[in-house]
Order: sequence, then structure tokens, then C-alpha cells
Amino acid sequence: MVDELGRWAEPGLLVLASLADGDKHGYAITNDVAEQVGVSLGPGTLYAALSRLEERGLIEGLPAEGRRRPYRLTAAGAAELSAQASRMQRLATLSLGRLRMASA
Amino acid sequence: MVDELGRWAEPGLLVLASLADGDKHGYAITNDVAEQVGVSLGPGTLYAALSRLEERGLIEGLPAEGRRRPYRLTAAGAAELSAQASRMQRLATLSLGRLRMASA
DNA sequence: CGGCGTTATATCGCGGGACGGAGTAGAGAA
DNA sequence: TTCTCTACTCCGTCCCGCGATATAACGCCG
Repeated sequence: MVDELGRWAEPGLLVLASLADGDKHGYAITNDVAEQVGVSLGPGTLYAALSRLEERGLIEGLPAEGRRRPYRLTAAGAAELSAQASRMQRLATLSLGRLRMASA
Repeated sequence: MVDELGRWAEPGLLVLASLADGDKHGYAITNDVAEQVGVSLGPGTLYAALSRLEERGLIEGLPAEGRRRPYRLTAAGAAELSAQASRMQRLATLSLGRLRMASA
């Protein structure tokens, strides 16, 4: 399930949202995002996003469990997710409100 | 007001949201977005997004009023905005819910 | 009427990120 | 062992965000 029109995906945010549910390794994140949001992240997209997020201190890598490398949301990551989610919610509400006005 | 961490802006979506309020030309969109969402779109970002959106049939250009070139949201654009806004709302709600669970 | 700030649009170029695909390797089943 | 899932890494390309820059029309004040 992909957007036919452009790429309005925001993989980083999807990863943060997935990790908010608990620590996960990359592959599990892929599945979680696919189930919850219906967006399938390719491996390139996923792990690139993970390393960027870690670099920025929004997530942290945990010691590997076997060949799995779990990640955990940091406090900064949780704060950022919260801020972005709130912003998204405001924008979504504004947009849907305007659409209703227009169709009236 | 810029995000310190990465660029989670989605200018295309912001333009659609602005046009949902009524036809506007580019400069008016900039101001509207800045006021309503607190995001300032540079001219490069704005007009690039406009031409992409028009190319994809999500907005349509109207005959110029003097030196202004107004744009209107198409039906497809309204549908896309609606879909994206709904998706954003679901994601935002899911994220905020998970964050509350985690902090409990 | 001449200069000036604001309005309004357009273009260029760089850098970064999204994205898929190919490649690697461990673990369990047969 | 071999086959097959799982799990991750690397690579290349294309798109896009976005600041800088250019251009020009309009209104206004002296």
C-alpha cells in the first residue's frame, strides 16, 4: 500500500511512533508500522532513518540480543514525538474543518 | 520558527490545507501558513510545491488577477488532503496514546 | 515625477533524505 | 548439509526542501 502521489510518508516519525509502544528491533518496527499504519518501509528507508534518529539522540541502541539490535525511545525522542504528534493533530483538525466548511 | 531536528514540514500538505480555506495566490498562501501553522515557507519551497501539486492535478491554476496567480483546490486535491489529514490524525492519536501508556 | 519599500512570482543549485534492491549472514527445520 | 526464514547492511538514484537570487509591478510620500 503506497501513496500513488508523491511521498508523504515521514519514516522517522513512524519509527518513533512504533518505538513508543516499547523497545523493538528494526524488523519488528517494519511489521508494526505495516500493521498499524499500512505503510511498508523498505530496509534502506528503515535503517537509514534509525541511524539518523540515533545520531540525533531521539532513540538509543540497546545491546544486541543475538543478531537483533533493539532500539529504545529516549526522553528527547518521546518529547519530539509528542510535539510532532500534537502539531500534526492541529493541522489535521484544521484541514478537516476547512474541508467541511467548503463542502457545506 | 524552525524544527531543530530534521525537516518534518510537508509543504505540499500545508499548501493544500491553506487552499482548503479558499482560492489563494502564492504569497497569500505563505502568509496563511505562517499565521495558522507557524511555518514559514521560502519562495523556493512554495512555488516548487505549487507546480508539483498542479502537475499532479491536486490544485489548478486560475487566470491571473493582475500579477497574482491564484490557485484552487481540485476535487482530487480535496480528497487527497482529506485522506492525508485522516491518516495524520490516526497516527497522531496512536502516538499520543502510546506515549501516555509509556509514562504511566 | 522619481525614488523606495512592499507585494508577488520565478529560477538555480546544493545538500540531504527517501526508497528499493542487492548482498550478507545467523538460526532452525528437514 | 542445504533450504529458508529472519535480520541487517550497503549502494545508487532520484526527488525534494529551501535559501539565495533575480525580476517586476504597485502604492506612497515628498
